[in-house]
Amino acid sequence: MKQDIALAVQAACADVFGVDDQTVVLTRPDEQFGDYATNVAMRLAGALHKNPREVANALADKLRAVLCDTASEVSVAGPGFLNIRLSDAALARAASEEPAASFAGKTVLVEYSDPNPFKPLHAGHLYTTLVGDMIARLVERAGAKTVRLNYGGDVGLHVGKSMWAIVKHLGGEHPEALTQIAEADRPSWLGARYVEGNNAYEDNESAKQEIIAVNKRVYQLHADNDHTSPFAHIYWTCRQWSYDYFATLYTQLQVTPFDRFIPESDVTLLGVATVREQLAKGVYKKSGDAVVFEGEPFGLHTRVFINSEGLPTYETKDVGLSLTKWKEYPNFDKSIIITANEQAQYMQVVIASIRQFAPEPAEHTVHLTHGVVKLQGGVKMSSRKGNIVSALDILAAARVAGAETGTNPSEETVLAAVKYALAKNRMGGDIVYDPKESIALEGNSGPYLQYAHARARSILAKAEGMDMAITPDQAFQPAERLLLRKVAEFAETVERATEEYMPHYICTYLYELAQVFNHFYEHNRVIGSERQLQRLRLVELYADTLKKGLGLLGITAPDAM
RNA sequence: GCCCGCGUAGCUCAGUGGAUUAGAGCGUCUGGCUUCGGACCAGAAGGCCGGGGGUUCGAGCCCCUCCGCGGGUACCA
Repeated sequence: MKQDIALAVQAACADVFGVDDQTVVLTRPDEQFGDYATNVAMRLAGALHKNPREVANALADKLRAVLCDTASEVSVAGPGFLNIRLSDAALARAASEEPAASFAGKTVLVEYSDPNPFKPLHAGHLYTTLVGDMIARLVERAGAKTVRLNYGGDVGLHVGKSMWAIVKHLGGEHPEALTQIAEADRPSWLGARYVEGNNAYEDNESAKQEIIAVNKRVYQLHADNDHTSPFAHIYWTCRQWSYDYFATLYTQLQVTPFDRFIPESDVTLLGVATVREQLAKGVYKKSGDAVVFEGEPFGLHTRVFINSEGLPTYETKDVGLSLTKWKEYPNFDKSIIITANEQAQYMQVVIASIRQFAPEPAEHTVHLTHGVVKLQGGVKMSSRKGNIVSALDILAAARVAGAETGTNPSEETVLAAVKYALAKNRMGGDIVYDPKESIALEGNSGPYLQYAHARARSILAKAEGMDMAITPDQAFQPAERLLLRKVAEFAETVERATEEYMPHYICTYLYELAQVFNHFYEHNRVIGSERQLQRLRLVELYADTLKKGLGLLGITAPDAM
């Protein structure tokens, strides 16, 4: 609908003023002005050397004729805004319109979550997992063949640190000692080892040298495909513990399962080979014993791809990952990568370097970044000290807050609370997570929307068996029209969220939708009204829209709570 | 130092490619319930949109500059 009208306005500009290629932006004005508004007249006025209102009036005359089937009113207001009001029939059509399939036939890779084995899952992982799931749902709904990828560092310095501490803790390379660690304790035990290794690396020079040696052994273990030595046994066992621990979280969160886990060790060799090959071609440069990419000519900074020890850094592995994606999903249309903000400039350097020898995957890669999740009261967290907020801590905090309010929320409401709280802010900024606010049944929260949905369903249940057909000759009353108008914004909201990869637009919209409904419901009888049929149909449309929107966020919409 | 991002109500945040009168939730205050689930609704108070300059008919939004906060800045990512 919106698109059709924009095209009509564009055509009118061409017909009346001979202006082609005029980008028309339609906005949603205040209800009193109409359903859509545009400022084209004011933008055209300058170039045409005409009065904006004059331009607007000429366009309005044209549009009244062209849009006679969809618009009930085209008016000019203020300095020259064109306001368009939809006819009831057009509005009803718009309200049941599906969002456009803008990714139909396209392949979109979405990489998110990306936890590193041997390290704990912190609140940031929870955030990228949930938001990544939402973005994947958005592009999938838009018709994309979606591939959900999970990339994790099972090699690299952090593994060296952990393995160093693990071996030390086991009193040597004794894999059998691992059996003494209870299954439930494995994640925290591994987390503690990482903190030990990290502290030792920073504080103790001889430990640092040992860790560097252990790191090399881990790479060697992969090169040799060693699954039998005691060291390898410890490595593979602990790596599996990590993957089991990640799976626990994903199951709890009820996110869409990943299509593929790509451990770093799978892409390292390709990355190293590529960087060495491109070193010979001059893309990368030697700097001492290290191999770097000089970012300065691109307005970026220089980064090390292969360190002085001859080991690949994360940069090189990302090169390998990017080429692996292109090889295994050839000619993908989009590769979306979601990470924390701190990697924004890092990723620019990596992509700039890839662009020098593999322009296609580089051009089709989109890097989205998000902020840090802090708990209300915001204490600075440090993984080095081990006092991080873990992913599961956030869920636990929501449960505790729910219990404290006495509402005793179900697990699906706890999930709704956490998902919605993390999704409702524009991605990119830091999130201050307030468990109480997230679980609250009033205010802008997931549970509020679940309740709003359940409430509408209960009205419908009461009217079970009644004829739900709309009576076509009855015009909408103003209050009904307001609700219908809000429902009709669903399609364009989803389209925008998809286009910009911004799930929070959906949150804002759903909350507004629920408020508009509550307003309607407060002042208008549904069951028992003379207009019962139309109104039940409206309630159903509203409930369906709410449910669809929540579904895009990975939030369930129970019929009763 | 340089690069990137961010400063909107007491708090947490929306604010579309510039636009008609800056919005919401929480909190505070005032009203409305033997209810189609009041987990709601109606209303009030609370803003030099970090400061200053510029462009424009018009700037929270664009440009410049300063201040503050966060991140990055060669061998972690």
